[in-house]
Amino acid sequence: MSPTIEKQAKIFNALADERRLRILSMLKGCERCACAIKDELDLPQSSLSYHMKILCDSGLVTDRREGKWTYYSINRSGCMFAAGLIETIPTVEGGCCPERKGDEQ
Amino acid sequence: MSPTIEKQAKIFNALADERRLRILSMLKGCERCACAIKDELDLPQSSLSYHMKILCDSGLVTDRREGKWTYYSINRSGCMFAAGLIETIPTVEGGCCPERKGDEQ
DNA sequence: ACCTCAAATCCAAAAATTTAGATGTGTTTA
DNA sequence: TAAACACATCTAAATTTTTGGATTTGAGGT
Repeated sequence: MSPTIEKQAKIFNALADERRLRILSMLKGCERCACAIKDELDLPQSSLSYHMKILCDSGLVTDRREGKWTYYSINRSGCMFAAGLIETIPTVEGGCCPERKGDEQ
Repeated sequence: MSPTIEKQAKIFNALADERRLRILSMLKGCERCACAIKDELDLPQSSLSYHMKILCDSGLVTDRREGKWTYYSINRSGCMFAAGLIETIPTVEGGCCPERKGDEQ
């Protein structure tokens, strides 16, 4: 079964914000705690928390609590899944253009 | 030079809407004129036009005028470009986590 | 128990997006 | 030239998202 269109939109929505793209970029290769991201991007704490929730809910990022701190990191499988969604877009499936049957290329 | 974060956000924003995802799905494999999309999705004409503009501006879709009609189709290179953007996210670049040096896997 | 800190959640205001009717533009047909 | 058509653009209202201060929760520390 293919992923629901709601889930797809949710993932792309998480990526559709410059701040969140910057956060993802910061998480490349290593996890970071919320305060480090907040300081580097100079965001109010509640605002950072809001964006991290969107990233986590989309599946692109995971969080890990450790004592008082929350560490965030890239969820590789979530990102690979997202990349796959776009790759299917320019794929010819056939059958949608009867008037063009046999007209590939 | 890597694509600006604004351009990336613009592309993902175009993908972050269920209607637009449906439109992209309709365009798989063949071009369609605006009226066909409008009828199939049952959208007011101005609304369809609004969404098509977002898709075109993002580079995911191209338009072609032919007389009174406008035909839309997937812009493969735009989609491949978008897929590539996500693939780079979970890529370890190194250098961002000095305290974890040599700690891969 | 009390205080501090990290972070989530609440909430109302601000900003941005989306909607859909009205209007404008360019094309085709009569 | 006029009328019909396809579509873009304009516009204001409706809706959604984002912001940021205040509050809450939960984990240490003293």
